[in-house]
Amino acid sequence: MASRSLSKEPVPPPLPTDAEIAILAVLWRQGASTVREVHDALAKDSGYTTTLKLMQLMFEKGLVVRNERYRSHLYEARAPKEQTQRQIAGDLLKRAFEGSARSLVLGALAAQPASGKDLAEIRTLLDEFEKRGEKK
Amino acid sequence: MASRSLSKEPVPPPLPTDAEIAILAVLWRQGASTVREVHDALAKDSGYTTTLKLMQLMFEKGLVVRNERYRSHLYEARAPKEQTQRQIAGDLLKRAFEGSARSLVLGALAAQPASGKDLAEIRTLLDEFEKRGEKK
DNA sequence: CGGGACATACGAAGATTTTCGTTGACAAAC
DNA sequence: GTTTGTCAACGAAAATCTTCGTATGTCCCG
Repeated sequence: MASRSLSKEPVPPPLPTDAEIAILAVLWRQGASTVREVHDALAKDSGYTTTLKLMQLMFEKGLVVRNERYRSHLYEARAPKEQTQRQIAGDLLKRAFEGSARSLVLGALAAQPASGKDLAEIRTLLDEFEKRGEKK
Repeated sequence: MASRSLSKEPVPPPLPTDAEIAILAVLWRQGASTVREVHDALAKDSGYTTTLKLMQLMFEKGLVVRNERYRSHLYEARAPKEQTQRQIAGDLLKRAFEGSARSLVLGALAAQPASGKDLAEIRTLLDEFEKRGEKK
């Protein structure tokens, strides 16, 4: 049978593991970065080659893209931050919160109280969702 | 040196792994259950002894308690659901959302649109947090 | 040219998590 | 009392995730 090798998109990118999320977080914060820059930003006690290997694996998995034009390759998150965060949140929602966004919000706010400003922003978000939901 | 064995609380219970979360979810839903009951509720293709072993490990870790009075032991989540969910949400918040509850809420709502009723409930939550936060 | 500093690649060890096979205990049914 | 079914308890394999050691290449400087 056909090997399906030539399709446009490799595969739906898998959920990142914990170490991979830590790396993505750095890339989200700093934008395109070298392994060295990511490793330095990671306040970890593991060695440089560990970070390198992880990022190579992430590249193979399609979690990041890289520009090899320079001596030190430049890595970047492949999917926009929001999309990956949505995927992660959705996965957790399903597995640990019975699909109840309410529970997740409650848990998040209880874990880390938000500022009044944040709360206001969240209200704005709710308004938008309400509107979107009521459409039609 | 002293082994610290006799202190009141064994240890802060560790964050549950993925498979453990799945089991906790069942216990949250069904209350005290036998391994058999949990295993049946888990729509998994793994064997019974896998579930058994996991629950035994969870017992050793202090994630669940059990009543051995019956032939089939009865397992229950040790910590209240809300506490564990808060722990999980807080961990994720820190690792993947830059500590921004706003981002997590956005991700959750985007992943699984909430009903108008849910949104209203969330607003109520926000009000409570606002009050609590403004104190002093 | 010959280091030294720093980069990628990659195999494989280590750790952790998940799965399973086997054993022995117990009880109800035959 | 023997068979049958279900259970807990392990030990250890299997799978996954993380870490590291080492080889090798390149650039820059002296």
